[in-house]
Amino acid sequence: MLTISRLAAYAGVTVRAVRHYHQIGLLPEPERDHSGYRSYDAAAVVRLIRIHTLAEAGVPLARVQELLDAGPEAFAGGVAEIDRELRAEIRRLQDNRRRIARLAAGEQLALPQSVVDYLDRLRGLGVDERYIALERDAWIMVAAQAPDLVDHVIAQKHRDLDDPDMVRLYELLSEVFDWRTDDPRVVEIADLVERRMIRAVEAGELGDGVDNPFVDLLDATMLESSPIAQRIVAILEERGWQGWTSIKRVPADRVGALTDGSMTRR
Amino acid sequence: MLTISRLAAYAGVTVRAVRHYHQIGLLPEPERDHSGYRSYDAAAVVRLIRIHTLAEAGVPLARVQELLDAGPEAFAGGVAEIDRELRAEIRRLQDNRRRIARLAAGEQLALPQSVVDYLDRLRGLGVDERYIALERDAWIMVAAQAPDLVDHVIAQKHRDLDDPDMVRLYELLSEVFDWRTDDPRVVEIADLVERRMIRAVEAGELGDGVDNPFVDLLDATMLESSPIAQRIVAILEERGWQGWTSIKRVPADRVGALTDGSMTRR
DNA sequence: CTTGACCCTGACGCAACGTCAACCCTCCAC
DNA sequence: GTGGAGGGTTGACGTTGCGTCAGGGTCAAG
Repeated sequence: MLTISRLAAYAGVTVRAVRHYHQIGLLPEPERDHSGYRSYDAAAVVRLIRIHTLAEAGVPLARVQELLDAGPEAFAGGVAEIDRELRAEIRRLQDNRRRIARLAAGEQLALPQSVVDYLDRLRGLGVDERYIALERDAWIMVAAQAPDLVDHVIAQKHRDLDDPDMVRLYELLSEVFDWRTDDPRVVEIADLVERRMIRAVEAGELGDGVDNPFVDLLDATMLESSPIAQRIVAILEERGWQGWTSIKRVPADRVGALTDGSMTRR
Repeated sequence: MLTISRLAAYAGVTVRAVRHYHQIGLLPEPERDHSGYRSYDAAAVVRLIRIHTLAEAGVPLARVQELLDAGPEAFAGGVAEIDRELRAEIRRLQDNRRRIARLAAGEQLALPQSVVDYLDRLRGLGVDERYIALERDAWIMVAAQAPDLVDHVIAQKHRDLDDPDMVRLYELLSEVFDWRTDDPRVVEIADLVERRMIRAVEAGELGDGVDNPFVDLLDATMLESSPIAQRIVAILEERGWQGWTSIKRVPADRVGALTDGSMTRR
């Protein structure tokens, strides 16, 4: 009675979709007319409309198959499950919207608000964008790696910034990209860092070094950023401090075993 | 520094995904070590986390490419557009949920509430499920074809059911599947239909036949449902009425030209 | 020396069709 | 009768974002 295009039109789908449903056995192949054309009846229209209704709702065709060939009780169960999946998917998309919104507003990508605020505070101190980019990238990694640690560590950072020594340190770090490698101010940087660490150790905040490959990765990033960074770390190592992201004391007898100790003065 | 699996772990993606991003040029291929292994640095981690964040939000990878390689203003614009798309998608899924909910509750599939109610009224009259299935399928097609006509036509059907003649008609139709082809009650059915049509014509409700292939399709379905249906329509044709879904008067001189007129009595 | 846990490339698979290509039918106008 | 428009047919490749082998090589440890 019906050609494939009229069948498709009645059900509101494309001809290609109908043929696809034939291929996967979702809609039975109908009789052919004398010239090989498929010839459909109304039952096909009804089945196709049902298929379309479910498929449009995002139900996978394999599941459509099951549902249509099942009894009413299995059908109801299947529909309930699909509803649950839809709810979950909607929630997922809404989460994504929130995240995307933060992307647009915040520090480019993938950063919690606390970090964005912290970086803004650095900007407020006049810190150079190149240094901020370094910090940002490090925080991106930290946020991906240990998201629930971030706010805690950021809070500590904020407290650090209440110390004028640290403000001075950031001033120096901010300029560091424009220095020559042998600029004497690297020593001031090392001094500031060391003073701060000594006070931290005295205060019992011995951040005894998370000592894991992730910290090594962060350190490596920092070292690669500039030869001056390497000098700073080298000076600190000579003085018995190891690392950067998570600095820790090194037993005195091992100092020197870890660094070539050749390019620093003092 | 990093092997591919550690890189992937840091960013929360699979190794296969990383290689895929290389293939499509989304993440640059890094250096290889002496044995041909890819060797990543922290910058790769950062880029990969960014990619992952966007991709997880449902952004197509091609678009991720554009966004990451664009300036902040283009980035913001792109993000805004993605947000619009997400909103649209969420709305779509919510529509689907509503439809799915009606599927579960209502008359199996793809029917508006008015039709479901109407079919329930038929059930209340004791109409056989086989007949109801026929009606349901017809309504599925009508609802897909002319959704805004449905409620109007259903309202008319409800008014019809206030007529005891129609109630009697449905009683008969309900049993029809168990009759032998030559059951005399088919004549009673024809009488009832004819009386109703005459009154309809007198009342000026000459539903002068939507006369289109869609109506033909509905009629064909009805005719195929049972040989008795064919007899009923044949009797009506002898008396000058044509069709079923949308019955109309046929000029007297053409009666008989349309039917073989051989199997009816009276 | 073997074993297990990595790494590599290449290639097919999936879901739900879209989109040619190359060819057949039918009808209608010229 | 012939050509063109507008149907239909099968076959096969393209899309998106990877999953999942297959068939190798590499590396550290027991």
